[in-house]
Amino acid sequence: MIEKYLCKSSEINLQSTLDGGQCFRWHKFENGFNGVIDNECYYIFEKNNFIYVSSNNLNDHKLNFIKNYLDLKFDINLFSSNFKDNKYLLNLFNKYYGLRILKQDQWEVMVSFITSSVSNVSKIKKNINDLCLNLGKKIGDNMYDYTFPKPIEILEFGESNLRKLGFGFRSPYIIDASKMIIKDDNFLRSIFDLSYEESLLKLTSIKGVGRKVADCIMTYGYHRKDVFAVDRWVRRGLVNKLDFNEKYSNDKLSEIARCNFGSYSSYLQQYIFNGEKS
DNA sequence: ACTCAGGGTCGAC
DNA sequence: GTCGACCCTGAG
Repeated sequence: MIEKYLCKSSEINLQSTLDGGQCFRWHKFENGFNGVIDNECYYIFEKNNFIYVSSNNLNDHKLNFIKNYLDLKFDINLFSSNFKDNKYLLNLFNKYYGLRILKQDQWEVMVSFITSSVSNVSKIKKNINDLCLNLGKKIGDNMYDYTFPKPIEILEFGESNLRKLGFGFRSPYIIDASKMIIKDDNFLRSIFDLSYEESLLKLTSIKGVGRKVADCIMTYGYHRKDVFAVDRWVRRGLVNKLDFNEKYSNDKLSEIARCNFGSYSSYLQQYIFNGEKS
C-alpha cells in the first residue's frame, strides 16, 4: 500500500462529500472511506488534520487524478462569499464546510440517478452496490471493491433480474439507457461538447431520465457548474428559505435558479440539498 | 399489520 | 399542465 498526502482536513468534508447523496459507493471505515474510482480501489482518510489517500501503486499521475475527482481546486471561500448576506446560506456553508462536488463517471452517475427516482439515499446505495456485487468484477480485498458494470453487462443481466435486485419500476429505464449507450458508443462522450439545452434534450431522450435526473447527470457526471437540479428537498429550500414562488414546478424552479446563480448553481444546490435532507 | 414517504418520470387527457 | 401509476423498503 502506498500513502499520499492530499490536502488539509479543512479543505474537504469527507463525510458530506463522500456520503451525502451525490455518490453511493463510498463506505465509511475508521477515519475515512473506501471506494472505487476508475476501476481502482482507494482509501481516503483523515490523520492529524490532514487528508491522505492510500492504494496499491499510486503515482503522481493518479494522485492528480484523485485531486481532480475531489474537485480540490474549487475555491469554496470565493464561492460562498457571493452569498454572505444570506443568513440561511451562510449557515449551510458553515455547517457543511468543505463539501465538494465529485467529478464522477458518466455511466455510473446515469444509472445511479435513474435509480434515485422516488427512492432515498440508503436504498439507492443498496441498489447500486447490489448491482456491482452481482455484475461487477472484484478488484480489491474489501467487501465493496467491485467495478461498476458496463452497459452490455447490465443489458445481458436483463430487466427481470434488475427487478429481483429491487430496482422496481426503474428496471426498464436502466435497460433503455444501456441499449442507448450500446447503440451509439459516442453517446456519453458527445455530451461533453454540447450546450446545456442540447445536453438536456439528448439525456431526456432516455426513458427514465427527466429534467431532474438529467441535471444530476450533468452536475455529477459532466462536472457542469451551471446546473441546478431541483428535487423535493431542494424545492423546500428554495420555496421556504429563499422565497421562490411555490406555484412554480420543479422544472421552472430549476430554470430560474440556473439563470439567477449561473456557475454557482451546482454547488449552491448541493449545500441546499444537504441542509434540507437532514 | 398498516400507513407513509423517499434526490421522479411516463403516458393519457 | 395535471393526474394516477409505478416497485420497493425502512420508519413510525
